[in-house]
Amino acid sequence: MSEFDPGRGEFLEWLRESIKSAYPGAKISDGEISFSISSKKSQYGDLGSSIAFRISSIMREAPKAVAEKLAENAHKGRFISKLTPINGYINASLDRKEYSTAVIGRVVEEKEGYGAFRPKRREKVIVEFPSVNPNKPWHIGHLRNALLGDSISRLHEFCGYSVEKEDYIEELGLQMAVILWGLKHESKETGKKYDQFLGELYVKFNKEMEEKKAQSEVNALLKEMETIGSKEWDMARKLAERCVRAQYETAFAYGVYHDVLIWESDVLRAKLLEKALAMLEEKGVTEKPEDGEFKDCIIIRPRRGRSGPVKVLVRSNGAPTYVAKDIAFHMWKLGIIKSEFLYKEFVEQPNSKYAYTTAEFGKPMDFAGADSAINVIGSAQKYPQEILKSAIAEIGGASFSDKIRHLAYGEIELAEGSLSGRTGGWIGAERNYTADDLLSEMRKKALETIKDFDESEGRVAKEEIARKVAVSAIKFEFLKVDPEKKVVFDWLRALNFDSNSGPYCMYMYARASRILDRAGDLNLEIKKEIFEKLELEEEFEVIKLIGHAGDIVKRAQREMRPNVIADYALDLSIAFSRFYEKANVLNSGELMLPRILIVIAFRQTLYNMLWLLGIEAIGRM
RNA sequence: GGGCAUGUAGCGUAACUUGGAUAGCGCAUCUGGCUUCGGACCAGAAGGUUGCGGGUUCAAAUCCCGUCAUGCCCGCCA
Repeated sequence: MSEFDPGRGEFLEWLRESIKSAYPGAKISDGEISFSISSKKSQYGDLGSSIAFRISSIMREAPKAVAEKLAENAHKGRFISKLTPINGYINASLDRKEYSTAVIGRVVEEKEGYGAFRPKRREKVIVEFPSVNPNKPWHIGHLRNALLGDSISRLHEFCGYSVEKEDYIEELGLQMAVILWGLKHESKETGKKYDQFLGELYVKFNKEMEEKKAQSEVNALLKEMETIGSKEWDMARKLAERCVRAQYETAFAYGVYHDVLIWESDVLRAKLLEKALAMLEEKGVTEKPEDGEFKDCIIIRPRRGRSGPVKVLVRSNGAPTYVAKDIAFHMWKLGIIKSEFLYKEFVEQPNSKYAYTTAEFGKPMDFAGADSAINVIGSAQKYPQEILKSAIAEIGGASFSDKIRHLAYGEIELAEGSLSGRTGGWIGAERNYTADDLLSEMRKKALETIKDFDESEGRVAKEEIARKVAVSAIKFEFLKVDPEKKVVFDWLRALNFDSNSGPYCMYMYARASRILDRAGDLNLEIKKEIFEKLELEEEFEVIKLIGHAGDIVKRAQREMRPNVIADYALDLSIAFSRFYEKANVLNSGELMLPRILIVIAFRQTLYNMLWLLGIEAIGRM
């Protein structure tokens, strides 16, 4: 097991050898040793291990004696200068000169790749998000989904995965049917952004439909819509495409991009479901009861060892359920079934890459066929996702049991009620709870904050900076909390740039950039003698934190938790801020060179971490 | 009723997966610091029975059992 942090790696190695020679009988795994190491408390040295307590209980010896015995083993390493047993703990002090040289050297060498770990094989992962219905604007709940999806994609890309970002567009659903129904008697446009316009129409039509008890008319329309090539089928797709283009303006404003959009109508046309059902039946995964409660349906039972109700895949009237479509879709994603989808360019994104879309006419392309899939979906859908996973495992075999990962996030709530799309909960009294309104409010706020900005650089530059600051504030705010936790949205809190925020991190980045601008060209050859004179705790705290980057990234990627990165970016920024106050880099004589190197390494590491959150660090703000 | 989450100072959040030294951080409150590489900053103070009760352990926010509160899921809806 190779640890990313050189000091930690060496400590682990030494502990392993010491245990082997002092307690050959103790069965302690590398994992246990590794987990026993912590690095929080600097008054006890730079690293500490509690492994002696473990050994103590196995070998029936006092922890204190165990730690002392382990410490007798001589240490001949580069990074650790001292090992001290204290009350059963073993503490290690780092050789600051050696450690600084190694860590900073590595950052300078790896640059924008610093903090990544390299896998043996390049795996392909499909990340699906946010798959919003194409008849409303993104509200702040959809935004959380999109930002999580974007960050998870970045984390995987950073860690050597080939990432395909997909957006599934379901334009043949009930909500679109309601809109088509309403448009029959009202069709004037208001000039609003199209997704906003459709969203408001939907809320209105939905209410009218309930009042007029027109459900059967809508159901008839729904059926027409699902008929390949019908007038309603075409119309639904047209309205939806226009709406998705409007939604993507929002996505682009936030710097969120996709590789391919998959449309429900194209999935139907490609007969993905039929292929999937045939294979499921052939493998005996599904059943078709001849009598009883589910007569004439196609059903699936929970896998052995799991409990839960029977799930219907095809209704007795022949109509497939959502779960069935989802199973087919994921069989395609993972290459279990193939399809002859055709693709064409949908839109050129500001990152200068095209988002492609499935289409009736186009060319074949190499999408899907991934090693694994991540679905960013609210935690309310945990059960259907379980069914999906279990169905895929049954059809694909044991190795498929963990190929689908559900990134389940807590929904966003409003203090005053629900965010439901059906009732229009996203429509607020003064401003809507949409991703667009959030961004525009945040930009106003950011513009106020930077009003002292040097106007000579022009209004455009100022507004562009305000936009980036606003985006960073929103992204950091949304990503810093554990995805699993629900969020109660509150305008007052959202608009507050406290020092636990994206702008705070960006500010530290800008300060670091300013120092480097002013320093000009220097000979920055990294030799350990350079670090000899450093003596401030604040200096070494920054370097130690920089050394943790790889372990942090690995954890965030494995656990699919961008908040781990946000937390780390903040710690890094705070440590830098303290260093900045204490050490006047440009006026520090012979200490200037090593301090400049700290600034360079800090700036690069912070840049990389903010990139993982989708935040663009800029040199001036 | 069954299942899944969550509960940490006034508020928000970290540490829980892998038990370890004084539960980390921010907002708000109070006290200090600009002849300064950018004050969107920093230093300090105050604020905690980690929902409650039991258990395991040398050691529990963390593991186990019970309990309370809140949210979500349990349809031939999506």
